[in-house]
Amino acid sequence: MRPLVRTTKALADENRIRILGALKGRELCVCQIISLLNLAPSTVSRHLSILRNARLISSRKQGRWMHYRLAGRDAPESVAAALKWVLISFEKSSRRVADEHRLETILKIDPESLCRLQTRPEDCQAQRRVQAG
Amino acid sequence: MRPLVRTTKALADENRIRILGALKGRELCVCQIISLLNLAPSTVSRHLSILRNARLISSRKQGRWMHYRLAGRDAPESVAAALKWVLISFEKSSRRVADEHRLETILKIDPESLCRLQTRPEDCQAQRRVQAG
DNA sequence: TCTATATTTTACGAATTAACGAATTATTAA
DNA sequence: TTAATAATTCGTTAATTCGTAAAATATAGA
Repeated sequence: MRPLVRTTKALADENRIRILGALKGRELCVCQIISLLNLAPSTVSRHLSILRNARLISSRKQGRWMHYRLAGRDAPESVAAALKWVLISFEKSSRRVADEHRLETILKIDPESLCRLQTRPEDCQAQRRVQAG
Repeated sequence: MRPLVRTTKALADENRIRILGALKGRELCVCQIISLLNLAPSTVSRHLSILRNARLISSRKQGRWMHYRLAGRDAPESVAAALKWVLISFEKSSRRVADEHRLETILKIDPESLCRLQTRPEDCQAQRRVQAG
């Protein structure tokens, strides 16, 4: 696929835009993003790979955890410009504000117990409590 | 659909990006865009409605002809910024260069005979000649 | 009016995409 | 080693999107 179209296709999904918004100014591990979007881990992983393929984000592996962050100097000029545009445009939307609010809660939980919430069915109530904010 | 996602989805197709590139600095009627993309009129019309819906382009009806142009002051700030970004990013691609070259040929033909090329089967040879050059 | 024509809308098949669960991989801890 | 676990890949399904042809709409000219 042509690079420009790869960029626009990567941006053409609300959940992927939400991921970019959430990564603004910080790194997040996959389980934190899963918690935010409330989607299956496999779905989130695919979104992340699409964003990384488009060079909008980059990743860092630390033990079992994978940390994602916005692309920096590594991004091509056109991609960096797209990122800048989308972050500014998304910043004031109600969705972005709600996500940021929820992230405050998520960031208070240590990642390890967050991950357990996602795999253990018996903790679903607790997870729902987290999701509610 | 949320406005930002409507914008990114509108941009997530190469043919629609080509339309935006072709409209840079000039108005075009639908038959000229059909000639450029070499797609069915109905397909081109749909692409145009998606772009207009996203407010990336606007239109002007003159008799039977519909003229499209890039959005100007009428576009929301975020849309104008997207347009600026995509035009700059697309400008130097080989696809854009080829399209511009072909547009030179298309613009030499008066729109009326261009439209006839699209509907009259007996003129297919002539059309192919146009497409090749 | 009637006909021709530029464009749009509608209907539908083919291709793509987003979602999930199951299986797999890579790493840590027992 | 073996088990546990964070993340990814794979296979499937449902929804969306792109393309076309055919029908509808709107306008110009006879």
